[in-house]
Amino acid sequence: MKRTHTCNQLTPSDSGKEATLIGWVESVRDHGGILFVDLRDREGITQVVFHPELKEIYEKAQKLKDESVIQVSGKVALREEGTVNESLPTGKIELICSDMIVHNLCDTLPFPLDDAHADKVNEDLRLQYRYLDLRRPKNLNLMRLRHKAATAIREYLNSQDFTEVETPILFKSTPEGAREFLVPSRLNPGNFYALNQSPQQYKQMLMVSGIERYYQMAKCFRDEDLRADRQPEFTQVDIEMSFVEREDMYALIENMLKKIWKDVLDIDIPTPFPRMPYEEAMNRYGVDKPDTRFAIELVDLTDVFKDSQFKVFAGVAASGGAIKAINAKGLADITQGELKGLEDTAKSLGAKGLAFIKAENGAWKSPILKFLSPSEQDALRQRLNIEDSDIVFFAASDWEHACATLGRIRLECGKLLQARGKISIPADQFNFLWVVEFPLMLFDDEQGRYVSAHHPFTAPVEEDIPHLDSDPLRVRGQHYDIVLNGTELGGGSIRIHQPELQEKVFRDVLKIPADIVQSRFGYMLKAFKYGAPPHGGIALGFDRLVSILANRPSIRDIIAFPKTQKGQDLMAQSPSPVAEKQLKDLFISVSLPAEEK
RNA sequence: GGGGUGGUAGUUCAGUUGGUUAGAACGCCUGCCUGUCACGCAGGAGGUCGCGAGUUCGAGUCUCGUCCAUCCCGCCA
Repeated sequence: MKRTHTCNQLTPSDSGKEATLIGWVESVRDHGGILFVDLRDREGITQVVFHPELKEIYEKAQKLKDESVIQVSGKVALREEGTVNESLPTGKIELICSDMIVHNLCDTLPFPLDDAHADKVNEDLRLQYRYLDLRRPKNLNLMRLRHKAATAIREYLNSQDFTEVETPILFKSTPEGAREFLVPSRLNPGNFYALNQSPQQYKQMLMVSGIERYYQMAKCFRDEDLRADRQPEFTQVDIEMSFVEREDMYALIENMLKKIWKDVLDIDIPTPFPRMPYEEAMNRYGVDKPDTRFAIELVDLTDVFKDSQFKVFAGVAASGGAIKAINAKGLADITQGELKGLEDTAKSLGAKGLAFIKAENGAWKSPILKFLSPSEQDALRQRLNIEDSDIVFFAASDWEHACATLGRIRLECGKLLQARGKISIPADQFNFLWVVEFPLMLFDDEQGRYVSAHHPFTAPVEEDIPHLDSDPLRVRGQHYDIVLNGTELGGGSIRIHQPELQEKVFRDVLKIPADIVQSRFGYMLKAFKYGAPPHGGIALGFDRLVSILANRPSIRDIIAFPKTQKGQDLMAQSPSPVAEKQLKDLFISVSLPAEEK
């Protein structure tokens, strides 16, 4: 080893000893007759002192630039009284340099690396020099936190007799899911692999193999538009177990998350987590991933307006829709601009507007007040507990849209109330929640047929199976989502393991033509005929999980080399054009729209 | 595919109703300085105002287009 100690190791008890440190120059302070260098490695910082008596070394030190890599040897010395740096763990000592090797003299940096400045630097520049941005201790620590979380997961699952198995990344195209990355096959001209969106089918085949308990830190790929919490390649904690029921999965994941939070944040999270049926989540929070950290809830008013003079609401009620409302307590001081913002949000979700009632100075103000009879007003006051300085928002539409609109308004109101200090959400509050009993099927108006709410391998709730033919929308799936503070951490289900039932779902409910079922899922159906055990599993978004643990808003922060919103790696500059010969070998020809040349 | 925000020195930003030579801080270069730790002091260099058109006597500033980044909607079985 080139070094005897790391940069946070030396203490006063080492004074008088010889030591060798190696690391990056954090700063150079040249005082003419004495020169200080703060030397940094991943563990910490130690001050190195250069005296002009050693002329050659001193002059070399004068030429050092920030972020150069140097190796220094010398005696450890106690700092004199008055020169101790209390804010530095090694601030009681310093290394008196007697020898120095400059391993790499750093060029002028493209941007400053101190946090105060670097945090504000444009992200595209930082991504172009990701290795520099990552060198900042706080970013390096994010990588180490990610590793810690991964370690906790592996340790836990290993302790529960799981086997980690790697499944292929080159899979086949499954067009019913997300958009895929295609990979041409040189050996099979005209044929393509698709990068796997998830190891779903492979892990179910592993269950048929009898591995019983499988997991994988699985790289997955989706060619969809990016977001702050979405990258084209991402990591899932992918789990599948045989001979289990839903409760077994809940317990497993609860204990795993408990260990992660303990190991990474030293926080004890209470288990078991609450469970909430999908319908209840929608009715109370207007979303299938409720943030239960603040109390505002949706209230159903459909019956109140059934015979109302207010025709908009009465009409919705008469046509089988729902009228919902929330009371944002204490938000009557909302500004015009904020109100406009909420209206725009409602409109972007398909609502025609956003009706509201403001209670201020003992009176109600509202564009719809004149339509409301005294008894209706009384009902509102009671059901919504309307008091002075409250504001109530309404949504009237079909049940799902009314819930979804107010669900979003609810979150926005939460932010506004938080900004006003009227509600507070502690940073260390973690409200885990299982959302369960999702509908198995949705009706896709565009396609005019039923589609799986999640994926077609999800098992129906036993007692609902008789409705598969008569009323598919009524069938609940054995699906579960794990939700944390309004974020979906992951989801899974008990799977279908009987070939007859799986075939029935494909054929009778999803109405997928037999030949397509055969080409896409034929091998699965066949496998299910050769001793498929009952099984189920889950996949957790690992990047999202880590970004929550690290309290970072963007998953780019906790991915070593993330891509931009256009899916580019600004450092390596990918994707990029390829040589004509490469395309020829793959039997690919590229035809771009004319204006792009 | 749609909407919002941003792009001026290496970096972060300012730049007035359109008007002389586009400024500041940090960084960089040169010199001085023996106890600093965001060292200090003096001096200096550094600009395709993202790109392209247009309006105008005159554009960093106004208009249109375009590129890049970012946030959101759609999308993400």
